[in-house]
Amino acid sequence: MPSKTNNSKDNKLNQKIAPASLRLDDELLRWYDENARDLPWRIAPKPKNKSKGTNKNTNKITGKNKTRSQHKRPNPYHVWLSEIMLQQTTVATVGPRFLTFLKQWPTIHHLAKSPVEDVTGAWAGLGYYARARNLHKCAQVLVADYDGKFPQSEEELKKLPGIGDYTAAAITTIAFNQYALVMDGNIERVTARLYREATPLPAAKPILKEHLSHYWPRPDKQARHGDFAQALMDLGSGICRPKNPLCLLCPIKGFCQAHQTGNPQDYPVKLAKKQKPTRRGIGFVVYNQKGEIALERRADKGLLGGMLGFPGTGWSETEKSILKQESKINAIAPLAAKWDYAGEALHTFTHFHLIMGVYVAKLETNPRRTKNYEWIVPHTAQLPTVMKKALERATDHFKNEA
DNA sequence: AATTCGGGGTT
DNA sequence: AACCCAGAATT
Repeated sequence: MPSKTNNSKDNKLNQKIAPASLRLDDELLRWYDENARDLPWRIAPKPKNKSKGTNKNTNKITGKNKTRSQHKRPNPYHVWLSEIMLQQTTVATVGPRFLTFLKQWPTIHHLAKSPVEDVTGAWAGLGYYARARNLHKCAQVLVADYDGKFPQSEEELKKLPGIGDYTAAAITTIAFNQYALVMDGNIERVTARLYREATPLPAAKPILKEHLSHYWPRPDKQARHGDFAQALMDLGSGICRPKNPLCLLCPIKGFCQAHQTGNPQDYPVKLAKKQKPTRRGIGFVVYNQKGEIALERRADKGLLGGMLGFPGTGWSETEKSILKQESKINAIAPLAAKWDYAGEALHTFTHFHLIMGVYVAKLETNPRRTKNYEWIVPHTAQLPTVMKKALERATDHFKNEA
C-alpha cells in the first residue's frame, strides 16, 4: 500500500526530479528508437540494421528528430484491426491471429462484404465476441458512409461501433500521427508510478490523464505522437512491468517519483475485485451417423453472443446437482438418444467459474438440419474455448470406451 | 459508477 | 489462485 497520499504539490515538486536539460519525451523516444518491439502491425521507428560486423554504434540519433514524424505511416486498417484484437488481449495471442485474419480479409472492403458468421468464426477462441460483431459492423459503416476510409479525429472515430476512448486515441496517433492522449493499462501503470498516484483505479483514470498531459508532445506537426504512445506501451510491457519492474533499465526513471521515493510495485492502486461465483449447467454432444455434431447459434447478445455452442441447459449458481438420472436427462436433451455421462468441462469466464456436465450420444441416423441446430464436422467447427473443452470430454469418452 | 463481456500467460 | 492484458458497451 502507498505509504502516503499524493497531492498536487508533490507532483509539481516531482517534475523537477530530473535535470531541467532532460525531457521525458526525448529520453523515451530515444529509447524507443533502439528498443521498439517488432510487431506485425507496426512500422519500425527506424530500419533495423541486422548485418553483422558492421557499425555497432547505437547512438545514431543525436539531433532533433525533425523528420521522424514523417516516416512511413502504417495502414489504418491494420492499426484498427490490431487495436480491436489487442483489447484486453496479449500481444503474444494476437500476433498469429492478426496475420491469419489479414490473409482472409486483406482490406476493409473484403471484410465488409463477408457474412458476419465468417468473422465471428475467425474470432473463435479470442474472446469478447462483441468485438467481432462490432468489427464487422464498423467495416460496413465505413464502406457505406466513409468511402472505406477512417476518419482522423477521436470524436468521429468514437462514433463507430467497437471504438471507444482508447482505440480512438490509438488510431489517431498511430495511424495518422495526430495529437491524442492515449491511456491504456500499460500507460496507466507508467503514469501512476511517475506521479505516485494514490487514487485507486478506475476513479484515477482522469487524474492520470491530467498527469500524463504534462509530458505528452504538443499538437505539433513535427511531434511523434504515434511513436510516443507506442513507446509508453512498450515501456509498460517490457520495463515498467506490474511485478518486478526493471527500473535500472528504464529510460525515464529520472522522472519517476515511485522509483525515487516509493515502491513502484505499489502502483497503480486498484479497487479490490469481487470473487467469482461458480455456475453449473449441462451440455449435450451428439454425433450423427456421418460423425457430425449438432451445434446451435447462440443469441446475438450476451455471453458468447453469435457463436456456435452445444445445446444444453442454462448456467446457474443455484443448480447444485448435475442431473445424472437418465429420465431427467432425456427430458431436457435436444433429441431422443441413449445419453452417456462423459464428465465435467471446467472453464473460467471473466466473472464466474463454470462446471459443465457433458452428456454424449451417437445416432445411427442423420437427422435433418433444424432451425435450432446444424450438423458440422467436429474438427472444422469454429468454437469458443469452453465448447472446445466440452467436445474434448466427448472425444475422451469415446476413446476410453473403445 | 458498476457490471458484463474470454481467454491465456505470469507470478 | 490472483493478477494482468494496447477496453467497450450497457445498465
